[in-house]
Amino acid sequence: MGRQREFDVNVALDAALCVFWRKGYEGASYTDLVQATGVERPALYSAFGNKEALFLRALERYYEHYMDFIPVGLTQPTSHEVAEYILRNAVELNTRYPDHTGCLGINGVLAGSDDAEPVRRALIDARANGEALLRERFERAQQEGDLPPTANCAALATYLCAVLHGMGVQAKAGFSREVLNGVVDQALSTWPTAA
Amino acid sequence: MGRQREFDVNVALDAALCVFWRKGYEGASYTDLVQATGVERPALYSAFGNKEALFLRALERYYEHYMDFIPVGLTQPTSHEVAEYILRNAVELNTRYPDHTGCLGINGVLAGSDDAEPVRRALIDARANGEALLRERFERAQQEGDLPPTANCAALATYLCAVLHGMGVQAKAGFSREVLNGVVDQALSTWPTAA
DNA sequence: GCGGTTTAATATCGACCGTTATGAAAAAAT
DNA sequence: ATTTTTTCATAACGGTCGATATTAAACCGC
Repeated sequence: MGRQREFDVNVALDAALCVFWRKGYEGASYTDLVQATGVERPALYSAFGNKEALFLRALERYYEHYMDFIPVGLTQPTSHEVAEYILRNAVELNTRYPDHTGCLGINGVLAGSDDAEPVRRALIDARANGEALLRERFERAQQEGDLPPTANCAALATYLCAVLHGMGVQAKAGFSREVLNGVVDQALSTWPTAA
Repeated sequence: MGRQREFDVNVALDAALCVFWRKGYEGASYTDLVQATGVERPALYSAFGNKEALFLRALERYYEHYMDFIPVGLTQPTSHEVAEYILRNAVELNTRYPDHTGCLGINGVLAGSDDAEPVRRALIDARANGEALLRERFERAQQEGDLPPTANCAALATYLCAVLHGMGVQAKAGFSREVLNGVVDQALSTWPTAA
């Protein structure tokens, strides 16, 4: 009984998911969501509740539809293969869609409104500057024989920054100093050695 | 000539820096900034310009006063020592202040308003869930002899997640698939092997 | 076809956002 | 002492935020 819905809830949810993926939770406004889904504002409230509930539904769907490589990866025969499977698939997912790069689980709180774009760029530039300093230092180390000639200095610098940024995310989530130093131990465990 | 300032610009900047550190750029409102600095709103505008300029000033000060271990780290004798010095100091900085953990350069766009706290917690919980799955899988690998008995499975899972999160930050910044796969290569080269 | 129920669409709510007039207060210059 | 200049503090600006009241339209059972 009653009037039937004129839109598909799952289609609308997928559209909302992409908005959150690109703009984050707070950066996605209802104006954005209405435009992306083609569903009027009160209909979104009727179907999903409030914004927080809509995001949580989108996050749930994200894990089911996009992070499905995680359970598959866990079934790989060795721990090294588990890690590689998950890492490679994460890279692929992070770069699959040009208009919403990265991961919803990170972007959800990393992205923001369009107004904040200059600040995001400033932070990206600052990080790139630090990464360049590291790369130059490692190139010097290579010339000095401290790093083998086969070492990829740029990749090494990017890797180190990835660990730094990842620890930043974890620290914001409340990880202790001891746990993070365990991450450092592992990251350094097989640093390339001189020939 | 004219009336003299009743507040110290650098003191106010430090207070604003801490607000941005905890709440991020968009999450920090002028109401927050006024309360933390003890400086009225128009005075902040008069002294720093608008919010974006204030944040950039705070970011500049952050690099000078808190990220000063970077240039020091770059002077370490070997690349391994460079990496370790920077990583350890980053961990220390990320966990130094209980009320604004993490890194301003990441939090600046990772944090948000207090209203979004439930969503941040949901994302933290989801990541913790994935990390737990990895840890359990690695513990199984250890029992199967795939990982050496000395391996720290929990640290290994946290490390893997740090790389994943770090790559998420980099992907959002526009890093290419090729570059990120270089990060994966390096991350896997440190993987422990069976005894 | 008629009453009851659910949805659709417009228009709007109060709250907060970043930003800024406005006029009083204070310090330097004449 | 008066003028000029800058800062301070209250108050308010337009705009956007998430969330709804309201009314018309579409579907169901009877």
